[in-house]
Amino acid sequence: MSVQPHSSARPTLEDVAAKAGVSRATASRVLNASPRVSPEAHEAVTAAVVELGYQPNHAARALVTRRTGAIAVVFSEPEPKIFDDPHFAWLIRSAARSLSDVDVQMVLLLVHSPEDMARAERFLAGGHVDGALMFAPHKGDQLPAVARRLPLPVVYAGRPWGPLRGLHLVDHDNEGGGVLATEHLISLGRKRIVSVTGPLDEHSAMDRLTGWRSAVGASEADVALLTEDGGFSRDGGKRAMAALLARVPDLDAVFVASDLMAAGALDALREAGRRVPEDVAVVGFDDHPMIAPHTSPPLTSVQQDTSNQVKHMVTHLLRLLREEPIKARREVLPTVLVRRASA
Amino acid sequence: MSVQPHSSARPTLEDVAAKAGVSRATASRVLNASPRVSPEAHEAVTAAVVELGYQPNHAARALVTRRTGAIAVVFSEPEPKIFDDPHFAWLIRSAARSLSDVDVQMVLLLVHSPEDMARAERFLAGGHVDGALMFAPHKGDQLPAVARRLPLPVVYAGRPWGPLRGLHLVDHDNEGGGVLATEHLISLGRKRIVSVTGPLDEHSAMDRLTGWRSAVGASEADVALLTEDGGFSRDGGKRAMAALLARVPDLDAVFVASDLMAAGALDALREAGRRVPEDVAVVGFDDHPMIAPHTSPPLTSVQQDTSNQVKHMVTHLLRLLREEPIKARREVLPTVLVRRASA
DNA sequence: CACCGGCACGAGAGCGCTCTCACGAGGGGA
DNA sequence: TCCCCTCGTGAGAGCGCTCTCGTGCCGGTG
Repeated sequence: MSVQPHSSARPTLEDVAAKAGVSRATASRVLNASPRVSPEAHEAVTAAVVELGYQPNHAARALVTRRTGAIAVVFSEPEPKIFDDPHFAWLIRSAARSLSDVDVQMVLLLVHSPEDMARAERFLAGGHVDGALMFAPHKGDQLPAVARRLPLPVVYAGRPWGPLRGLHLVDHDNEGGGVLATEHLISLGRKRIVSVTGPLDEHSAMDRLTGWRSAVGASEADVALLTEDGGFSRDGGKRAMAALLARVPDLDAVFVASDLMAAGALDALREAGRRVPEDVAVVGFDDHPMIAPHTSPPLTSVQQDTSNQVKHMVTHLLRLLREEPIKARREVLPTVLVRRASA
Repeated sequence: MSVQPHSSARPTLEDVAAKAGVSRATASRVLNASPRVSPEAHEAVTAAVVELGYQPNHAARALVTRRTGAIAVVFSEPEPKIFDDPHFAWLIRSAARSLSDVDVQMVLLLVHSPEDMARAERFLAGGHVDGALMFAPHKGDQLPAVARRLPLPVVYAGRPWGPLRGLHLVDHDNEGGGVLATEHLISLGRKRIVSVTGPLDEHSAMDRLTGWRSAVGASEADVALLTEDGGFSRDGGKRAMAALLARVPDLDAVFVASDLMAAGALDALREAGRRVPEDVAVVGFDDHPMIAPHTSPPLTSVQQDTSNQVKHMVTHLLRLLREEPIKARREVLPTVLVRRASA
């Protein structure tokens, strides 16, 4: 019989406005929470939106606002790291959640090689995203330099290497955490406290070591004797622990700079016949929810709330995008000691 | 008020056309590789694009073509799985790479809970993406049902549960792989071949078991005696191997349905004092590049090329999006045995 | 009573692109 | 010679949204 104009098509703002008996402009005002709308109009539009199941057309909005509604999440990290370390999966998950909470699309960029870097730069320069969250902890990483010449707001996780001038970042108090962990071991009466460190080309690993060092009052020579790099991997942690055991047979406590390495360290201690915590007290770092509670014995660990960190990064970036005043370029989140059975 | 975000005035197609001395329509034709363009016009436009550093405005294009240029990658999987199993990181990486190769944005959706599912459904229904790649292997997963009522092209990895009618999927020949592995063990002269399976609420685990079963000619009772579920986790693999060792002391070979579990099984065998491959031959599954070559001894494994699978999924989905004729709704990729030291 | 400022709202102009359509030039068949 | 295709091209109409302006109405002020 008669033609149905928009029966199958997705409703547009025009349809909503018509149904609500207002103009498109007013409907738009309601959707964008403009204050200059009468309560009646507001209610009518809201009702029409619900009734029609209206969803704003993202492309049309992006076209006029010059905002894509998407941000890039960039990991610059050698490939094995990303796959070994559950920390990364956790970061990705946190980012996915934080961003979908605020209705922003996440575009994941994994940079393993120079070609990846070039591709990422092209993408970021292409105007596909409004901003970026960057994870580039390693010394010598090109990403910060690349990002610097892009007209794109960026928030870093932790301190990248190179000049910090003008950078926005959200870090954890790694040094404070190192102190916390070590002082806890001291308060337990431990006398010979060693440390398995992360790779020292990352500030976070460096800071944790600095925390341990200041708490035990270690000299340069002590550092060489009492610490070993475990590379932030499980196997590395095991190897480093074994090395320390060989070098410092009378050790009675160890601060391990990540839970994953701590899991490896526990393996090494077990194989060496040392009881935890009776013979050797162990404190990890991260309080990773998939690791710390599940080791045997459960791991005492310095908590850094990663999902909170990512949430802060997102909030910070959104504020940057809205050109709101920024309280501080750099945020440092606190770390807390979570006690379990290992120390 | 109206401050331009990146006021360095990105060139538009109009600018390109002006510089090339043609109309916007012709410039657009060149960019979209239309055949109806003279060589001279083509060259002039191409030169202008390069000179101006022109990048098409994605939003404007999306608005008129009604294509977002983005697709969703959805993982429906309990949370620990995603973080334990390097297979997932590998899948995510493969997807990220395959999609950026074809210049499509990837939106990652992780579904762990009913709320996540609702959120994902809303997102997918919201027209933010042109299609979706789905990883939902578990029995009882709601995702396929949700996807079915969405007007969105979807390609699955492996066979989801529930009716397959109308679904597009790219699977591996898991059963064939199981046969391959087991026949290899038989050809080695092994007589007592057991299997550590994956969770049998996944078709892939089921199929691998079926392959083993048909190769050894196992009865129902044999299955109960000679196989054990390792849950696709490393610890699970270790536990399952230990259980089999206790139940079938004279076993001389094992087919383990994933490399991660196989790594655990090797631990169990080592702890039990069995030499690999002398006492017990071990074949894994996945040929995971981060695991199989690095176990001791290196793992003989059935290769399933995950990145190839994802690439096929992407190709298939793009074909769906272009409404090109599809050869087959379901693709089954071959599996190959990769020999190393463990069998 | 005239005036003015504030407020809610509508008209309409784009944002940058694709795609339809119409048009002129050139070539081949009648 | 004329007609009709074909082919390359340009003009222009939107896609669905935001946002600036202008307008009419209200209450408060001089």
